Amino acid sequence: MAQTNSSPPSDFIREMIEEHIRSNRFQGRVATRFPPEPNGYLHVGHAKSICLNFGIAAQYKGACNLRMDDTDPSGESLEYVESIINDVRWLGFDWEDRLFYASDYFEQLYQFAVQLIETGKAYVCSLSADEIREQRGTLTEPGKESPYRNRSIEENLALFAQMRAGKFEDGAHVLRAKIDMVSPNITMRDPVFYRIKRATHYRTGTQWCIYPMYDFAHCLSDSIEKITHSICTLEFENNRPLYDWILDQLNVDYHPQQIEFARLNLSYTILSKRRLIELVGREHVTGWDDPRMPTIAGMRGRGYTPEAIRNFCARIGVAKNDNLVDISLLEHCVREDLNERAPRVMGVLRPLRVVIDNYPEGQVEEFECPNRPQNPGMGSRMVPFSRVLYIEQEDFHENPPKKYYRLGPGREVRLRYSFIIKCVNMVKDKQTGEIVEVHCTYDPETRNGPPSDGRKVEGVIHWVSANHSVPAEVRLYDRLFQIADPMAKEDDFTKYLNPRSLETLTSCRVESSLAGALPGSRFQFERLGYFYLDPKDSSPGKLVFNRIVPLRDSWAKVASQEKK
RNA sequence: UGGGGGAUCGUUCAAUGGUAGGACAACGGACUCUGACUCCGUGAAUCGAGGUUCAACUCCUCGUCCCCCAGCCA
Repeated sequence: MAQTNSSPPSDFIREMIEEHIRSNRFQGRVATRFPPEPNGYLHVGHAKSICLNFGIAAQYKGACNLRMDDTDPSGESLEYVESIINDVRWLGFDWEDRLFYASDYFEQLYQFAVQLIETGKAYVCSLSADEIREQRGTLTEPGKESPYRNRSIEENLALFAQMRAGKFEDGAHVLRAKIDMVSPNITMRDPVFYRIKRATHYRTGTQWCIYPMYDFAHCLSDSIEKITHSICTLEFENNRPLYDWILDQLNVDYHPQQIEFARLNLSYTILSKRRLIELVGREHVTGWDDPRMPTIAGMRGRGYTPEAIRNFCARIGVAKNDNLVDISLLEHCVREDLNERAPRVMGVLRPLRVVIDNYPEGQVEEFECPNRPQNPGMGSRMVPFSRVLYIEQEDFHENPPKKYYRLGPGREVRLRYSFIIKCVNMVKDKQTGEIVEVHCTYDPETRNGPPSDGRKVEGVIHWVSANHSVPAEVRLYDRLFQIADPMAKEDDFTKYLNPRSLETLTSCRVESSLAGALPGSRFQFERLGYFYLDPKDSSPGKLVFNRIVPLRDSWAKVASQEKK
């Protein structure tokens, strides 16, 4: 059962697992689980956990379960369950027939609670929520024992049965563990295990009016599923003694090991479910799947690939340090993946009309353009050329800045895969002074190579033929926040939302080959970035592209430094 | 502050008493019909003070700073 491959463990969790395998702690078994609560969409922080849990299971020939941790009906819904299932599968993981629900264990959990009462380890407490809070003590003061702590087992049993039977109002009683009100670990001060809550559960409906708390349900669910390693985030470290206490009192036959790791934080975004819900609720974004969101659904809609996300998760590592991972690493992983697989095309985002004065009116010729120059196996397509073209507005400057080697008055530039052209004139709008058209001449002998007189033309720009290109809408996405760590600020985090996180361009022109492109496919628009043909918003005759990530742009750096 | 965790290049992860290393970011260069990609190179860190040792990121002592816990949320 233990793997034979001798590659060293890559993190402290795998190290511990290998130690358990050596010592035969779980008979060599490895079983993990990913246990989301279906009260929101999964984000890239969850992706880290998914990759960890499923990755470990695969590596050690074990299995990873998908379990909905649905013990609090308020906020949970089928919509979220479906999104979670969809997202984990899209990421590339398979739980086979092991989709479980904590709510399926409600009856078993109830029986475990009864056992605890029978052995005098739990009691029904009739204090109000406020009173319980007051008597819990503080960080520095011990708590006080509840006056209901010493009720008889019979009375507790009867009361608990009545709680289940719906005899009491919400909040009238709770079931608490009888542990230690003066424990320095506040988690151990007689924690609540069951509360009365008349809420319709999306799966069990009104069958129950009492629901188990996380601490009680989670360890037992793990035990029921015979999980060996229950991997969770750092904030549950204080809860581990309780996790172990419950399983010890109940003398269950399976006692998993809880291991905690540091959750992912990503710069220029937020990964707190609560805050994400707020962004959706306050309509700062269009929904959970808004392409600016760090949710799996958002990244999918943006055009990120599962491979890129998985690779990112592998690279950030697993440790116990608080961290704020640079989002440029995620962007790097996306580019790295797309560089290999995205075919190159040309598209002009902000068109500037170019007339080639010495090119015959009505003439059209085609250039064969490789879909990926570095990989001839990806084929090529024909791109039409004619007298009137569009180039990018920013590829022309009337007064070119230093180190700029694109088009300007009297300057020459290479049209990608086409001729060298020279700017001979420009037309300005009489009112605004804005350049609306540029006139050039082309050099026919440069069609297949450099000019014979040896002159150097450094600039290469992309272009499309005015008459042959097709219109497109392009959405330029940028970072959601303007500062690296919006959560570190005391005030309202929405203050730091990036007002330019979305720019929609509606008069873009893309090469004709894109007219029949498959929705959901990804392209590199040469010199610009990677783009995703949005399958939700595109329709026959209407192309809508999302910018997945821009290309690295060293000119932007030069330009901004020249300005200083 | 009672308890629980954590401190290593700008960021992140490693080094498990024996040359502090990788990745991202930054910077410089080569290449280039993508200012992309690729390649080469540069700078950059052990929280502090003591101690043990031939040798300390690692072990010991004392500090400092950061995170988590006072939901009938997870």
